[in-house]
Parts: sequence; structure tokens; C-alpha cells
Amino acid sequence: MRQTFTSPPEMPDNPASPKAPRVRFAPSPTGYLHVGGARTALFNWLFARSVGGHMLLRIEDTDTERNRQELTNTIVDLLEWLGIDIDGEPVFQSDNRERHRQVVNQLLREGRAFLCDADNQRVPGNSLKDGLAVRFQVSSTQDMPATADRHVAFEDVVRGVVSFALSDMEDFVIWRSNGTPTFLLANAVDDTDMGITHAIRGEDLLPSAPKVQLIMDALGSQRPVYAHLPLLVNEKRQKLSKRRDDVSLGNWRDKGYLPQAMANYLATLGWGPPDDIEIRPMEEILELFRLEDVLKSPAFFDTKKLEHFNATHLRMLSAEDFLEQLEPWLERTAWTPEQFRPEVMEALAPLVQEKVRTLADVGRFVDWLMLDDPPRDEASWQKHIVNNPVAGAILSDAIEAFAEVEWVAEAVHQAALEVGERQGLKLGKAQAPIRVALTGRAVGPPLFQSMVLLSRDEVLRRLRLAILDSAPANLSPIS
RNA sequence: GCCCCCAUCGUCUAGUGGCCUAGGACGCUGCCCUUUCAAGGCGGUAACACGGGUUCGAAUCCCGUUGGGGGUGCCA
Repeated sequence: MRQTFTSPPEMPDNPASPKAPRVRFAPSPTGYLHVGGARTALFNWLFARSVGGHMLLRIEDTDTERNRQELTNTIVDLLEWLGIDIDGEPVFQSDNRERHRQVVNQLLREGRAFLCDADNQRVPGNSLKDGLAVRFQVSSTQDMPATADRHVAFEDVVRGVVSFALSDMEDFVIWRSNGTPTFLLANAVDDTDMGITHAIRGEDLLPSAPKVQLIMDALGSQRPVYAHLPLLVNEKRQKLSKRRDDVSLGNWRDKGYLPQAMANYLATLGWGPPDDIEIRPMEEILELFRLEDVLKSPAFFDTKKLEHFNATHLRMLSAEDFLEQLEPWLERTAWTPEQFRPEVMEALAPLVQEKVRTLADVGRFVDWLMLDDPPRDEASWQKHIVNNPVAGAILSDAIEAFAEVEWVAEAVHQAALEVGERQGLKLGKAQAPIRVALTGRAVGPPLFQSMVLLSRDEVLRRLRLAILDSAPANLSPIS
């Protein structure tokens, strides 16, 4: 009776536990994955992998118009990026159309559903007809006295017992007049056919659960265990939406966030490790995660905290891993491939790694070592050069000192210290105009180590240029 | 409107009847360190929504109120 997909996910059960749990992540193929969906996928995956179960992917393409493979690839890539591996090939809901049709006919024949026209008027007949929709007849629900206070109830892993009165439910559409199944029908049939044991999904789907269960009951299917995850919300505490909120997972990746940081952060939304240690490797989370510990209340997607997670994960990387992660970021920066100096990047990487919050920040820390004439940050330039009365003196003095000094970080450091002392300034103050003159910014990697990499001649050239470019009224160029 | 769900610092959370004058983290903030800071160290700020029960004892259990959210499509 039960039929499988034409290309079913062949998943040999774990011999040690013959009834290994099976979960699925079931996004629409919009070619876009938002952080809420990613969190749902992650929790499915955490559950599956922590109990030796299977993690499947089903693409809910009840409308088959669009290029499904291409759109699906984006989702699969993003999941893979996050570290979520899928068992078997993705399943396309649209491939199961014949099975859906057959089930609807069966429900029609058994009097559990009825045909209806565009005005929602009931039309006689007990098999599918072109141009007519089909509704499930809630009142046909058997095994319960017709007049009693009838409910469909289930035990949700995160919410406990949830119950809906049949009398509150309308006869709902399971088949559209355009010949496609609705989500309700497809969901019930596909979960059955895929042998899904646990349906872990967003709380926004909670009201649809009793309808899906009614269909499954009518088919004699075993209902999966449900777990409705708390929603991810914006600062106004509304469910995250593609339109209002910047929640595209791909965007975060492109902004220089590490997948392990994103996954780690997402795992703390609606769940917390018992030992209070939030930032940690996924292997540890896998060991600690329990579906029944998931919280019920919605969680705000806090980008500040995400940034902190990212900065911390960045610093946890080994030097080699940091450079490796950095690689794609070194190609889309201000400098040309010819200007890029890998040996400089490599030397500076450990210093930069301690400072930045995202991979995208790195370019701004090192670009002045690659570019011939790095851009100047106007605010820094004004503050530390133009409006600094001793800037000219410091720069002039620095030129003389740096021209002589042994070209190693320690000696340059010492020389800068002395330049400052001659102005009665601590190094912290004294280095500011030098930094801005050389790098164009007031913030960057430790100065003297990187200066050495720039070369003495170039340092002197930029210092002279800064003097020339600064207001001639109060600074006179020196030769 | 109706149905369903939720309720600990601004935010994410720990807490499952005594360990709680409520712990951690982000943020904010003070001080320190320092070669800048978007780094680091040490502090500070700040919460059990409200009202009734139950109990020797409640953030924890029950009821109600209020507030918030989700759903209410031939979307998913």
C-alpha cells in the first residue's frame, strides 16, 4: 500500500538501532535561506546526529515552475557551508505528484474528502476532476463520537500536549484546482513515505499540525513526533521576514562571518548548554544537545552577539586556518593581484587575527601595505594631522629618526618612543600622526612590526607626503 | 473576532520546590594594561510581568489578569 519515491533516499538503518530516527529539513526552493530556516535545519541536524539518526532534505516545490535544481543548489551549498551534512540526495516534493494524486483519490473514495468548485461549493463525485479543488472533511474524522467535544491532540517535544478542537477547524483544501497538492497533503504523504519519525520545525507551523495529523490518521499512517521550535524574531519581536529583516544566511557569509561562529550562535537561540559555556566547537554542542531541552519562547536574532561569537571563533583559529579562511577575502579587496604581497599578509596575519571581528575587516587592516597610495580616512586625517598642533614636528622628527635607525621593529619602536619624548608625549599619542600618515587610518595592526614590512624608503616617502599634503598654513614642508 | 503558543537583566540564557539576598554571556559602563583599538584583564549596571492560590518553603506547581507572538489562503 505504502509507496516510496521513485528515487527514495536509501538509508540503511543503523544495525545497532534498527529504528534510527529520521528527520528532514523541508525548505521551499526559493534559492534563499534565512537564518530562521538555518536554525531549523541546524536543530534537526543536531538532533539527528546526536542520536545516530538520519538527516534528510526535502524541497517543498509544490509549484514546479522555476528552475528547481539551481535554486536548490544555493540551499544545499549554504547548509554545507554551515557544516550541516545531508544523508542521501535531496527529495523533490514535485516528484511525488502521482502519489499525491492517488492519495487524494483514495480520500475522495473513502468519503474523507470532497470536490469543490471555485466558489467553494461542494460538487458531487468521488475522484479527482480537472479544474476542481478537494477539501478534507474534518467532520468525517472517525474513531470518535460525532457529537462529543472532539479534539486532535498530540505531545509536542518542546511544548507538551497541544490540543485543537475539531469544531474550530474548517474543511481545508488538500488539492488545488490547478492540479497541485497543498502543503498540508504533501507534507502528510511525504513524511509518511520518507519514514520521518520526528518533525522538527518552526512554531509558525504549529496550527497546521492538527490538519496534517488528520490526514495521516485517515491514511492510517504513523504520526511522527513533533517538535515546534520557538521562532527567531526581530527587535520588534516579530517573526523574521525576508522583506523586513536582513536575515539572508548568504549575506552573513559574504560579510565575513565564519560558518562555525554562525552555527554556534544559532545553536544558542532557543537552547543553552547546561554548563553556561556558549562559545565552543560544534562537536561539544553535539554531545550536549537534547531536543527536550529546547526553550519555548521566541529569541531575538542579536547581530551584536553574533559579531562577538565571530570575533572569538576567529581568534580560536590556528594561524594556518586563519590564512586559509582568509584566502577568498584577499581577492576582493582594494589592491590588484599584482600588488598583493602574500609574504606580508602571512607575517601580519597573527597580529591582525587578534583584532578583527570579521574576515571582511582584514582588508582594511593591511591594504596600506599593498597599495601605492592608500586612501586616507578623512576624520582620522583631520584629527591626528591637520588639527594636531604637534603633528608636523612629530612627522619631521620621525623622518630623521627613521632614516638612521636599524630597520627592525624593536629599534623603530625605540626611535618612535624618543620622537614622542622630545614632544613630551607618550608613545600612544606620538604614534597617532605617524600611523595616519602611513596607513591613512587611526586604527590598524601594531604599527612598528608592520612598518618594517613596508620598507624604510616607502615609510619616509609617505611621511614626507603627509607633511606636504597637510595644511601649509601651520606646517612647512621640509626637504 | 476566533484558535493556538509564549512570559527570568535591554538581549541570549542558567535555574525543573529549599543550593537564588537569582548564575553566565552580549550590550552598555568604570578602572587597568597598551604601539592605535574594533584587542586583553578586573569591576559595575540590570530581571523572576501582575494578582491570587498550593506548600513549612515558589522564579520553579495551579488558576486568573495583562502583555507579546503565531495562525486564521486553492502560501508554505
